[in-house]
Amino acid sequence: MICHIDATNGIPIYEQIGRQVKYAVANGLLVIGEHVPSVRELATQLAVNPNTVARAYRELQQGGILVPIRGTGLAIAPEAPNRCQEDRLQIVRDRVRSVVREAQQGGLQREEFLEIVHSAWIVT
Amino acid sequence: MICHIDATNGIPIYEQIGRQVKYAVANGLLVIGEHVPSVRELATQLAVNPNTVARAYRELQQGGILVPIRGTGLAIAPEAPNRCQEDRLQIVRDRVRSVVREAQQGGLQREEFLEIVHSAWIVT
Amino acid sequence: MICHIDATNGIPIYEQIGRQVKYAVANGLLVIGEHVPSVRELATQLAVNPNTVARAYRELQQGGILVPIRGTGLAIAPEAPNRCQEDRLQIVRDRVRSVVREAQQGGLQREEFLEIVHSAWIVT
Amino acid sequence: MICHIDATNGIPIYEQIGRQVKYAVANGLLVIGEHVPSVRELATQLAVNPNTVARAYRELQQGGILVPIRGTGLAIAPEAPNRCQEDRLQIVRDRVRSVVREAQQGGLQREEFLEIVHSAWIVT
DNA sequence: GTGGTCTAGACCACC
DNA sequence: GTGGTCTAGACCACG
Repeated sequence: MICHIDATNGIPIYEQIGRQVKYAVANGLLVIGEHVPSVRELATQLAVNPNTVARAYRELQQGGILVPIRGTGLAIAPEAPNRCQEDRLQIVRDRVRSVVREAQQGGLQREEFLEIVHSAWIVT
Repeated sequence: MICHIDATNGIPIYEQIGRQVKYAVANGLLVIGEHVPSVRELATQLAVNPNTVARAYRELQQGGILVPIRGTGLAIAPEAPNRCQEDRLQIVRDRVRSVVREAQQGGLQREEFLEIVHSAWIVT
Repeated sequence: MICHIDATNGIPIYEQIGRQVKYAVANGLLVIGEHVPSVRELATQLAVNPNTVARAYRELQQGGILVPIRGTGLAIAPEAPNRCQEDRLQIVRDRVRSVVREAQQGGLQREEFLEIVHSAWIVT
Repeated sequence: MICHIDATNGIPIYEQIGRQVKYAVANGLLVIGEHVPSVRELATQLAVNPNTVARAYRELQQGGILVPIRGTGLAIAPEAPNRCQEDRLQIVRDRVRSVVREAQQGGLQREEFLEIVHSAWIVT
């Protein structure tokens, strides 16, 4: 599993890790029952503290994305794909709703806003 | 001037105040030379710490939106409308770019994303 | 708020803290909008590490029991009493279900089990 | 002998195995002198690490439930039935005492608690 | 002052 | 080897 961490964008690292796992599941890069890298392994790979990875994994467990398999690590839960599919849409939807609200508070017209969205998609 | 503050949405209160002032200027609700409420007045009105309002105003001064008028408080600067117009576009553009990046990381297709944007605009 | 921590019963300290808060809300000792002790304050009071309290509070936030009030700490959420009422029943129900299952696996008769329950309640 | 292992319920697997053996003895499914399955056999049957079964058997020997028969494996000890009878009561009693304590901390009334117990017994 | 995040390192149970 | 828990201490943003 490949993970891109940006330590300067304000989003906590554990949250970025959690999202990357969800995205990987949603995109089929991680399948049900597959083990995620161990806490220590991913921590060294990303050059972050094991506790940071552990926190990400803990929250994924609470969210039903990962299940602990005694002694062998953490694996993708059966219900994970559905939830990840839903979660990634929810994350985007929430952020879109928030920025739309701000744009409307700012008095932008619908067309101005859509223009910004289009150019942002192309640019990135 | 009317201000909506949400103490639980993650955006710093001083930042929310600053944006609201900018939006009011951009939308013509505050015109060049008009006084903004005093720090103490706005603070009591919003039930917020005066330091918070002071910080918002300080940053607005640094941004050239407000100018101090000796003995009478702070007023909208002559160059404010242009800057506010630009600032609100910049704020929205930044946030849009960020959410677009996340959507692409999440594997969303362009059409899915635009669909979310459209429904968000309508719903709100 | 009074909290009894037992460092030897296997239940993580942060979990015990979380439950005690829920019980206090369910029993009306903490009311909606009331602030809980600050992380540092409760940590020194219980002689545990601030991070342990912080983790308990974080999970209470995720559970909708606490809400952060910017700059002033954490307060009991409006929906907390209902959830705590429900949660404490759920905690007890889960544990009861689990011990009942074990008793049945162990071949105990209904009356034997009820006898144990009665004596346990009286004794404590 | 039939054994139900749940790798996700928090109770150590070796402990679950040990209890299942005790329950089987207490319920007369295993009689004095009867051989238990070999470590390797039970391990493959339960899809569990042989070390785990070995640990369970070792603790059962220390508890006087199993005795080694030279060259042929482990068998139910003569004093096993009495001890298993007692052990299963002790296990249940301990767990009941613990859950009762929690219920009382949580402010539950005696009747509420008994109601939960009754419904749990019926449901299961 | 508040909580949030991260790092570092220790200890434990389990397999 | 695995994850879980706890401690200790630093830094940051916010008010």
